[in-house]
Amino acid sequence: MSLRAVLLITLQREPGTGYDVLQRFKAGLAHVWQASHQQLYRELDRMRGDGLLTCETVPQAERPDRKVYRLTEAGRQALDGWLAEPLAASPVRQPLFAKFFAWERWPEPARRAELAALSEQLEQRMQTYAAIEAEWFSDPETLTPAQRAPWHTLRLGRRLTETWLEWIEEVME
Amino acid sequence: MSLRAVLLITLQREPGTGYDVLQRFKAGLAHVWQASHQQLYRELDRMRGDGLLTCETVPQAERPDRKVYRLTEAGRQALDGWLAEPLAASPVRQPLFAKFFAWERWPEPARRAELAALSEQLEQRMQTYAAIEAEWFSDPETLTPAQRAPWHTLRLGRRLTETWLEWIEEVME
DNA sequence: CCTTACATGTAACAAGTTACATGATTAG
DNA sequence: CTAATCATGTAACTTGTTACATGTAAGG
Repeated sequence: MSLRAVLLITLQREPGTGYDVLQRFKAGLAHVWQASHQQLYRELDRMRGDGLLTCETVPQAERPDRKVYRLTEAGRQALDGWLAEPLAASPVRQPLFAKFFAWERWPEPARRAELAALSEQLEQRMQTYAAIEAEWFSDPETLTPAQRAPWHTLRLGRRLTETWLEWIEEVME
Repeated sequence: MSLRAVLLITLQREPGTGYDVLQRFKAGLAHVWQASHQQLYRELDRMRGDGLLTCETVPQAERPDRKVYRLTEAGRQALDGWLAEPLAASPVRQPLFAKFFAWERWPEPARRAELAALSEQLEQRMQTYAAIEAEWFSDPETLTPAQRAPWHTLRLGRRLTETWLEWIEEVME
């Protein structure tokens, strides 16, 4: 259901195609959601079938037609329903932690390589956060409450990532 | 693959049944992995089919037979292979963050309820951590390196949860 | 009497990944 | 010449969830 809800939110803000949604995931929503194009196209089609979206085909010269999706009234209601009820706890799955439980069998160089690679990924994530912040929330003073809300999510993302990075430093000894 | 790897690790430490593994997930591995019994039974049977595990059926009086799984040489190699290569980055999926992007449509009472419920879940997780620590890592001084490794994972779990809790406090204003 | 622990499974479904496929335009 | 951007999809597979199904024994 969560993917559906995320699509409802992004399309409610502005109608668009599967491709558009993918671009938004990469731009301002990189710390919120990611999905492959196949998943999007399939889900959008299903949601249309379920009456949550309408689809308007816009023909284009020399490119595939754009299929612009837009919320229906049922879509808006589904979104409100989803917002109204609290999310289920997310399942715990930390494959990295599992490796720590196999410490004896985990060769020292592999351990270092693992943590180094992770560290790099996290640093890159920090840069993504910085880019999003610069692009969308450059002036926190002037934000309306509705704009400040998504900005909070960025701050948490940053802090969690920092916590990870500090921990890696420590574990590296 | 990760579930397989987690099973290889837990069964390598000590052979056991699907039921046993489930208990271990609940006891010392609650912050590492969780899975339903259906998933475990299915996966264990597949791993046996793939030659990673052997299965010894231990008949019991007045209870279903125990199926005790044990790593084969191929299983040990599969585990070593998994340990050797760095994990892929985990996909970003934060349905809570998505809700923040629909701030205008998200009623105030629902927002409070959501954060309160999450806060409670996190507090409960902190208690789980404390219980695991008391049970398995009560005396950090005497830990061998191999025992200290999994202890580190607990510390990170605790710190990440604390970061979440602090953030919720702040967002609540 | 009711719940928890013990111990296993089948079946259907939902969600996510990977590989393959097409085809023009623009920028380096 | 190569890669990226635009724009869509099919098919097969893996992973995870939910519902249903069975049956004893011990403890409160």
